[in-house]
Amino acid sequence: MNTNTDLNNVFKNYLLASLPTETFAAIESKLEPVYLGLGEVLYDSNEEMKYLYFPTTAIISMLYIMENGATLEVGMVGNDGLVGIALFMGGSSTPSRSVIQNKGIAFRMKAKEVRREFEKGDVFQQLLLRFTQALITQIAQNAVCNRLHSIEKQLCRWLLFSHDRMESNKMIMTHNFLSGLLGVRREGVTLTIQKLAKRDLIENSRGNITIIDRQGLESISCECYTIVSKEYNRLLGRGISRTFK
Amino acid sequence: MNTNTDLNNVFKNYLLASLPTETFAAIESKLEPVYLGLGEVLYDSNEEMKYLYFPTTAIISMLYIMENGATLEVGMVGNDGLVGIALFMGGSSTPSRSVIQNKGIAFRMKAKEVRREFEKGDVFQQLLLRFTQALITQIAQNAVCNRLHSIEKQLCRWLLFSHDRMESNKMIMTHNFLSGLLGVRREGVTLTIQKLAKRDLIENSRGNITIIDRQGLESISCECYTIVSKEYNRLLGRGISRTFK
DNA sequence: TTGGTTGTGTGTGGTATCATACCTAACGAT
DNA sequence: ATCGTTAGGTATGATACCACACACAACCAA
Repeated sequence: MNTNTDLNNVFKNYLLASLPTETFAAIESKLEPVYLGLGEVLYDSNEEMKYLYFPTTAIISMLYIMENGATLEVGMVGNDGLVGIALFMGGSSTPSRSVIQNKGIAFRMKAKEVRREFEKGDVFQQLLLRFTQALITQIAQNAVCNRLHSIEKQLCRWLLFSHDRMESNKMIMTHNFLSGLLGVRREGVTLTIQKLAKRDLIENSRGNITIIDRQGLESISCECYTIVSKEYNRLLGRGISRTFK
Repeated sequence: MNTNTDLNNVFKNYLLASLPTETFAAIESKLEPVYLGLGEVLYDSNEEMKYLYFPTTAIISMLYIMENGATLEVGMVGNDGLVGIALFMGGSSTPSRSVIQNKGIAFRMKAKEVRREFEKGDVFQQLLLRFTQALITQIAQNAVCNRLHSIEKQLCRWLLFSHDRMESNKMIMTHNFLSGLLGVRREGVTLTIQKLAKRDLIENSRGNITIIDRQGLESISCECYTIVSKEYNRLLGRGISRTFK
């Protein structure tokens, strides 16, 4: 794996970065970098998970898919965490589908190795559980946001949360893809994006969204972004959010 | 504690019931029955949890409360599980408030004892984590339901999920309380309940709702109820749902 | 260059849910 | 028995979002 670390630094993943030296040393040789392309399905609904993924530059969306084909993102994971909690929580699968929302690198670890390390019950376990707790907060707050807040507010929240997990200010993202994450119609996304662009908070060109004025987005976004970010900071100690460090 | 078991059987809680004899023996003396009254706050947002609760006849709602006072239930726990996952997941608190939605008994266990037993890393730990995984599914599916489904469908889902955790068909529940759980206006609840009552699926009198035709509710409810119930069965092995055994 | 595909802009009309307001019914306490 | 409080019924108008429909624009491949 050392031959690959130049490709991408494993410590760009905040969970891995916060492991004590000895703990990290124990798992280092088990981490394998993989490139994840936009739209790729990491694992599908109820599919057995074979790997745990620690994203660095990649961002993954956890989607629920309804019988009629409607979809909704329930959680987002990037360099702040890991994908595949069912591997150590039990059950080995979930009803959600994990899709690459932002192409990039992740480091993966085989299911068996994850379980072996987890069962030692040490720092590794504690960190994984703390992250899971943070993820639960994110999912719950998304539930709230879905019920109580306008598309505009939700879009701002989503942009901020993504931005925190990206290296640049520009993301490859179509209105259509985004509509599947927010669980609204494509037209609704188009109109809302136009509104934000008109206020010079973002720039929008075919297939791209660029964050221009982060503070402006924060001022429109609902409290949901703040609540989740603060809880991530509290539980994981290290600031991912560009707002709360 | 043996003097209290006649009051209420500890094995009415499915999690406790599914512990192997030896594991249960190790924690039995640490379980203390408590009566939980309607509307009581088990713990508030960001409050440190001192006990883990295993409900038997009580049902607890996990609520998120917004700055403007709006509330929304993100998860419900009764005899199927436990309340206070942050105790063993890490962080000792969550942004949610836990409120008694259905008065009754729960068995509680001190935080320190929970952690001690959890850290043994045995069946107790595995069961708690599996339950947490099931709870995550519930929260995520609620998020989906909030976005994609009508109040009517959601109310049916809620009634079915509650019913699975109750002993009788009658619940003490006002439209107002319910509106705070579903995150909609009281008037919306009133109208929807009237619709269901007109079709003889439920009976409604001041402060009470009685389930009359469960199958009828299932036929109206969205797929969300089914998905969550099946996942509970898969992860926790024992059927709580009155539909899927 | 052309033609197909994908992404975006826009319009018309429908509907679920909201906000506000007010009234009546049931119940509980004195 | 009465009065205050809480629960529930109903009506009016506003609005956010949806469903459908179609035009156009950017990009890609041959």
